[in-house]
Amino acid sequence: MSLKNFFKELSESENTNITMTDKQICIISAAIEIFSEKGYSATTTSEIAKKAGVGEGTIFRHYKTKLEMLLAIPNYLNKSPSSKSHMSDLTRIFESPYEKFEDFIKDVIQNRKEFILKNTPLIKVLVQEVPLHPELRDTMSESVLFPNMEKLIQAIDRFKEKGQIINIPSETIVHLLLTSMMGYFFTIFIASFHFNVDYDKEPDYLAQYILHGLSITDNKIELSREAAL
Amino acid sequence: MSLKNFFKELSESENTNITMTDKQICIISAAIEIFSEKGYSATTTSEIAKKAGVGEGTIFRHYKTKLEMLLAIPNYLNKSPSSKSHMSDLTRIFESPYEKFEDFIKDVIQNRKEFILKNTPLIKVLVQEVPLHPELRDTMSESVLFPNMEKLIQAIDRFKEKGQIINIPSETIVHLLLTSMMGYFFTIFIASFHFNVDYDKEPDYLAQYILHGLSITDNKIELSREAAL
DNA sequence: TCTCTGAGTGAGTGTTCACTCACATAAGCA
DNA sequence: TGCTTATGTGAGTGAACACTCACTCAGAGA
Repeated sequence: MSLKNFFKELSESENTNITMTDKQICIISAAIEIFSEKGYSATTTSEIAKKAGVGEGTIFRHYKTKLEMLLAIPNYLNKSPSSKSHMSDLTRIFESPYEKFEDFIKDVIQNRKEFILKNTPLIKVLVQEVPLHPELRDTMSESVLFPNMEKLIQAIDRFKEKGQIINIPSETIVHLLLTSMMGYFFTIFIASFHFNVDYDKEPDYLAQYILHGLSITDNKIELSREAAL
Repeated sequence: MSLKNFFKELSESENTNITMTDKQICIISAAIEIFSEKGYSATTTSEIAKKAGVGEGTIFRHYKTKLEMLLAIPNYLNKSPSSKSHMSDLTRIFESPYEKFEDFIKDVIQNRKEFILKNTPLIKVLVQEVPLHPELRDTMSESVLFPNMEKLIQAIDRFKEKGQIINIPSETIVHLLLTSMMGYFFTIFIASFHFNVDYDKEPDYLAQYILHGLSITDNKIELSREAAL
């Protein structure tokens, strides 16, 4: 079971001061699994205990309340070794002096795609619960989507200066990037919409699409009337 | 209160056979309001009754169970006059022989944007609950995002034949469009991410972005290695 | 006027919930 | 070995839940 491995890795890592007993690993991975299937609110603690193979009291020995379990998830995500390595890779991408925007955006997408695939159930819970628990919102944008936002904006500014991407506000570009990736992620992983498409190729079409979307082309497009006022 | 007006309009419309008493209107609009704030599962029927200003028993006179209230929402959305008019407008857009893809995509976005703004709380509930209640999924893609999908694909095929948009599978293009719009909608309306951007201009940037993203440009982009296999 | 019907009601009901607690066992240490 | 602390447990608990039901009442029809 990969979720258990995730927490085993997390517990055994030397860089984090998180130590967990076997039971505790069972509890949190069972919780995440059921949360992602039924939602936080509809999940009962007895159900978690049963799936984890522990007594119900054991849950409350480690987490004072059920809510505390949910709010602990971002913390685990942030401290996991795989997350940390993806994050530092991403920072390196943001800081590197890429020649072409194309290479930059492909590396960013590849990085986020790998990260999301490695932590799907965890992230699914976060995405699902973020509208109902605003406390989770900051973690979402800071650690799942674009950690190190300022560096990203600086990178985008550099590409704008080079004349490689369209001259609209950098915050807007970040929003469009985030929008595309969120939407892509939401439709496939969260809402499970089914499209008759090749899901292996799809992320590369996405890259191509974003790349086109922000590149400067010959056919200039006027903004519609209402945007002008 | 606009939600109450929505249902009053719905009830008084001649084309729908939906008749609702004042109390019933209060109940369903209170329910949708609380569902959108706290989520379906965390909302109690007594809370709905209190907000609607009715006795708790009255709720169960109109809806056998709490779940029935949730599942009734798509039905109301589909039968509302404003929804019907937006939907027939959209079908007309799909069928019209647009010269330029640019005009086409702008009209599509404008149509969906107006529809979403007119029905925000209702749609918010649907988006929020769709991962947990697969029954809602079909309604989402059929009535909220892209009703009349086949006609949309035919329209896209026409633009591809004219050489106005890139030659990737039409289903993929639909997915990218849906992805952009879903993501855009999710970040702003559902998850309430805050960006330091001009939200009036934002939809037009989105249009521009999508337009660019699908247009054929001089700088051809190679798909990355892994997509090729 | 009387009767019938359907909307409206809120105290009541059985169940389930998150959480507690007294106790059991294991682990660490002198 | 004995003492202390950490971990594990499941029966138990009060609160809260979705839902019921016996009842009221207003309005329509005769």
